[in-house]
Amino acid sequence: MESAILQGLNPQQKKAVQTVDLPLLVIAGPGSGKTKVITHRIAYLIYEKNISPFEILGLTFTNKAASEMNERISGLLDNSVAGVTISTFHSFCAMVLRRESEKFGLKQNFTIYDDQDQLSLVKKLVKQLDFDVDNVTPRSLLSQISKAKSKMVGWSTYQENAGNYIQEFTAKIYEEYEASLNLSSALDFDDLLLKTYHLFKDYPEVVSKYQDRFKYVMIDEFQDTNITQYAISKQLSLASGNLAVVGDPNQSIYSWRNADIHNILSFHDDFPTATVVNLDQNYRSTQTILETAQNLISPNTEKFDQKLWTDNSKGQPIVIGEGYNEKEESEMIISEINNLVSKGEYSLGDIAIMYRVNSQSRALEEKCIKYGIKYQIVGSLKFYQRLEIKDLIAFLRLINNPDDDVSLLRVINVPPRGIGQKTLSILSSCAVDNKSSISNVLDQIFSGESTIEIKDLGLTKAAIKNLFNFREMIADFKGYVSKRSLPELIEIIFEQSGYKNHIMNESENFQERNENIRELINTAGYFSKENTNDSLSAFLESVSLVGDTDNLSYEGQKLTLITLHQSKGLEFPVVFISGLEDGMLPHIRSIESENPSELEEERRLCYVGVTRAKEKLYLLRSFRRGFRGESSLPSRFLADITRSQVVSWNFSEEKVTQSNNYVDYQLNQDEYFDEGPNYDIPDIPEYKDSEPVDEPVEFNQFKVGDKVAHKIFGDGIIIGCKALDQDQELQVAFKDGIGIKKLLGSFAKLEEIN
DNA sequence: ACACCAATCGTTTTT
DNA sequence: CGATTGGTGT
Repeated sequence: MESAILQGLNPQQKKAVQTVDLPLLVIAGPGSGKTKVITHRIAYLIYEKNISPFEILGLTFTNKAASEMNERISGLLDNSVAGVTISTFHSFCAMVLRRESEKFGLKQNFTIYDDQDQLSLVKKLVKQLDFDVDNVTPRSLLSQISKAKSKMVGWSTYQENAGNYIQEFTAKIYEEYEASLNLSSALDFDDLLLKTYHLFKDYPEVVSKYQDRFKYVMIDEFQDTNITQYAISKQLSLASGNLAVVGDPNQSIYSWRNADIHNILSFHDDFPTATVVNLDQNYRSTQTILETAQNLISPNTEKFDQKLWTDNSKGQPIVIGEGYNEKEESEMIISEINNLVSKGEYSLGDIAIMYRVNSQSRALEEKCIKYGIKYQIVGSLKFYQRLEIKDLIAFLRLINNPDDDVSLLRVINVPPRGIGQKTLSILSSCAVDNKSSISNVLDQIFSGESTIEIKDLGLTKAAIKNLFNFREMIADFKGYVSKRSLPELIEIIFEQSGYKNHIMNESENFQERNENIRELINTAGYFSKENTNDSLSAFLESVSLVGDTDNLSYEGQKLTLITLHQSKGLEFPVVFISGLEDGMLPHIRSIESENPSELEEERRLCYVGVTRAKEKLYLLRSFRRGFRGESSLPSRFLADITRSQVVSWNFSEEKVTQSNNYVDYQLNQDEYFDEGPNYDIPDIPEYKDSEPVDEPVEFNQFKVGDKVAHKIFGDGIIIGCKALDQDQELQVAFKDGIGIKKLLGSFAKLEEIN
């Protein structure tokens, strides 16, 4: 009699669930029941193998995935066997580090610096070192540092290998950056992983404690792990040999955050005894969508050889549409959604619009408002990134960890209290000289037993007084920590710091900002109720690591607007992907990059989007995009979609001819007429040109968008136009692989054609 | 020290 | 086109 846990699983899924006591690699194609396998495997371990839930550790990449898995497990298991640890890498590491901090001289109340904090620290260091070079921005420095850290390259090694002036400077910043974090008792996201790795490496008794506790380690979205995360996974599972990893190389889309696709691609080389399971049956999408996805991904070189299949029906063809510009593209999308919904075919909750960059949501939003369509934008303006929230959190951090200089500098003069740049630069350099934090400098100055001579610093009387008051204020706040609840504490800070008055007088959107603060206070209230450890430090950690809770609400029928990156792991009956243009998807940076793997990643990103769709897929692009109305070429990815599976969606005669020929030149002509559509062509809605589109700007003779013929190059289209004195410089995209040429209007003898 | 205005710049994805 | 920086005047 087969275990109930295995019922309803296909053979591969069963194999994955039943493989215990061996390294396991599960290649989980999109829609192949990955989460089902993970949750059933956990149930199998507990019920069939009598393994204690406490010995099971599941590591995920995002909070969303962690909480979803937790829910699925508790649905599958009864609550009496709760105790399985499901956590993100980062919060798991933070937990370990808090617990073990005293072992290696890390203060238990360490602060976690997010991206913004890191950046402001780097900016400060760049200023201090007085270095200014073009193309070396604080952002690029930070990204170099983070890249090094996620490969476990320390600053001294980085320095030794520096091959040029810029790298040497980067190394110097890296060194200072690390020193600052250290002084501030702060860890960045990379440190959470890195310090855990070093802790495990340097303290065998610590790592064996965790190895002993977690005998069964399972990692989800393994294609998104970086070198350090992989190293930690190995450390944890070294004793037991039970490392199970699940992922899909084709959905590796986070290399910019230093995820390394080779972790999954060469897992089997690392663990030759590993069982490899290939989940290749797709339960999600129609055949047409699945085939489109496969055609899309197949040009990639870095991939696992996997041929997906499905029992699902052929379904409807893919709809490829083109709008004249961003406005019109949005109009098409939203009016089509309006149609689908009013015909009763789908509800808003069934539909998602996906895009490459967040800024694309704006045009869509406007049309939603116009049509009165309810929508939700996933994770655009993050709650904890808002100014007023960051400020109040900075107060809390400073109270929790006085050495946190980034937070101190953030709030020391917010609201303005007469502590200006001059004063701060004196304090900063004094802190550098004394190798201490700024709080420490202030303590020295005001404690009387100072080794620092106040007179020598050159601070004004007013500044000294203001600094004294600030220090007193923070000390007062600290006094409340043990006496008041978390929400009360925030309330007190909000009012007594003068922040409330400040935003009341300052900003016209006081209402909104005040509501945000209320929400923060509410969140703190929930946190206190739900967590046994409701210390300030624990709250701040959850704020940094958990971030926005339940961004995506499934209650209420709303259209979902989401970036392609964030769409991973989700599915919708109807998916629109907007902006399929070269420069947008693939993004311009990947096209210009000398590293071809970046282009492969863009392709995977598109693949992720396509495979979210269950029934209907629309691929949209704009003929002109951007604020300068530059013309964009169709995405090169469109050329890899079989034409027989596509219906084109156009909406006005003139524009059809204009754009369609153009698309043809990009798309694979051979396949175009091979076989006619095998499908009933769905009702493509009449597009009503209800809103006039932007008039193209007139130039001397030609304008962007004009179709032209050239004696030698043949037919082309104007994609760029620069007015010169008595003439114009034209950028023309020609058909038949000739490509883009720059021409002088008077010389080129172009003829306008229709 | 601070507020306001102008100019510039640089355009991705986020635990 | 938007946000951030820089300079000015109070």
